[in-house]
Amino acid sequence: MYLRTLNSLEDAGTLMVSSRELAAPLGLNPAQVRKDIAYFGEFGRRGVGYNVARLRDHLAEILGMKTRRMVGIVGAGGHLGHALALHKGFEKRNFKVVALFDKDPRVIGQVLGENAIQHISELSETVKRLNIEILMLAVPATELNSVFDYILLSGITAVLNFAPVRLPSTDEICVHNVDLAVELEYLTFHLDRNSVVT
Amino acid sequence: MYLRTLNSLEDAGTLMVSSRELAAPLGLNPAQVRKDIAYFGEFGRRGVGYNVARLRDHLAEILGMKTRRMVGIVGAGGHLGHALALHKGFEKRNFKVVALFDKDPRVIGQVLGENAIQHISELSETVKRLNIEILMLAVPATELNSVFDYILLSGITAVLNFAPVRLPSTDEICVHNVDLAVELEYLTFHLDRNSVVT
DNA sequence: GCATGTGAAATAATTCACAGCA
DNA sequence: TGCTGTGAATTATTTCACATGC
Repeated sequence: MYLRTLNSLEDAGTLMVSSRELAAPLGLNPAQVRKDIAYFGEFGRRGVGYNVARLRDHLAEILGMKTRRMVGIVGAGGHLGHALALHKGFEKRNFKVVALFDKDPRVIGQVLGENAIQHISELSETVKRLNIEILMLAVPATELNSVFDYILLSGITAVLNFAPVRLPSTDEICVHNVDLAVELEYLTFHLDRNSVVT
Repeated sequence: MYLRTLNSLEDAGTLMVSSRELAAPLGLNPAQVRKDIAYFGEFGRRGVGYNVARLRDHLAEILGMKTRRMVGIVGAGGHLGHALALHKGFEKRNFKVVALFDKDPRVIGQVLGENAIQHISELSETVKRLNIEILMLAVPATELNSVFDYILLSGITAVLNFAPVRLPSTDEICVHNVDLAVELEYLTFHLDRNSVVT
């Protein structure tokens, strides 16, 4: 969030920014912003604030956004996988989608953007060959078990899971779960209360 | 999360469940589960546990999942909007996609599932006519401003925002931001540290 | 005996408030 | 004077531990 705010400040030609200015658009307390930034080092100048470009670069470095990451999509034959495969926004954030996988023989060979869908059985080989570091899991909850063995065997260490089932992180694999259904339920809960939940 | 766990327990034929059994698959502390549930009333029986079906029903009621909610998708002409429009999973969670909107004249009239894409200028009228309560925003960050006025004027109170820009909640409108880029950055941060982040 | 519900205790996160420096 | 960096104070969350009831 900080990185994105700094990027748009830079685009707007802002050179310096204070913790208060950084906090406001994100709905945060200025002290919170200072604590967060100071955690990684002393990037600000007292009485002045933070240099936008410098802080931006530091955060990009810290987040690992300076190195290009190879990404694979599992379940590319489905609606969500399809959308992810064609999404243009990953490129400028230094993520490159280099392989697509699916279990369904009917979609194998289908070309989405720069890549053709491969069978999931090729996952392990392709991950190693193309140096894929992150897998996006866009399969139905019911199919999770049938593809999870392939994922474990591939040796991948980072998984972004879109299936509405909580995949636990282990020592070998860091899973991050994105649950669209939960987000909707949150909104519904709000609707019944007629109050702003933030 | 509780609701989903209870649903699969019910599917498996389980009648009663303890806070420990509910906590384990979610990676929570049993006391946490009890506190969360007890917040809404006394649903358990001491020495026995919780009745799966009864607790499931109570939580569904509390979350507002028992009433059917009408949903509209803004930006249905894009990849993500397309995927959301065709997604089958909303139906069984009691959400019904009843209208699709886009700004681009070239996609107006295109049929996705049961609905044809309308121009965003029809938003306000359609929201009222079809009792739409929730809007999913699947537009690029750059297009947000041009559609946001329509959204405010439509009188909608719940918005699920997929654009990588934080839309603040106000008294009039409850916004929930889903940021796929942030999720990816989280994974990247992990990759550089070679440690499990949970 | 066993598991809930809940005060009390322990942890964690956030905010305050101010010393230190430009 | 203005804004950072950070201990101290505050507030919130999580966990413990046990009385209570089946």
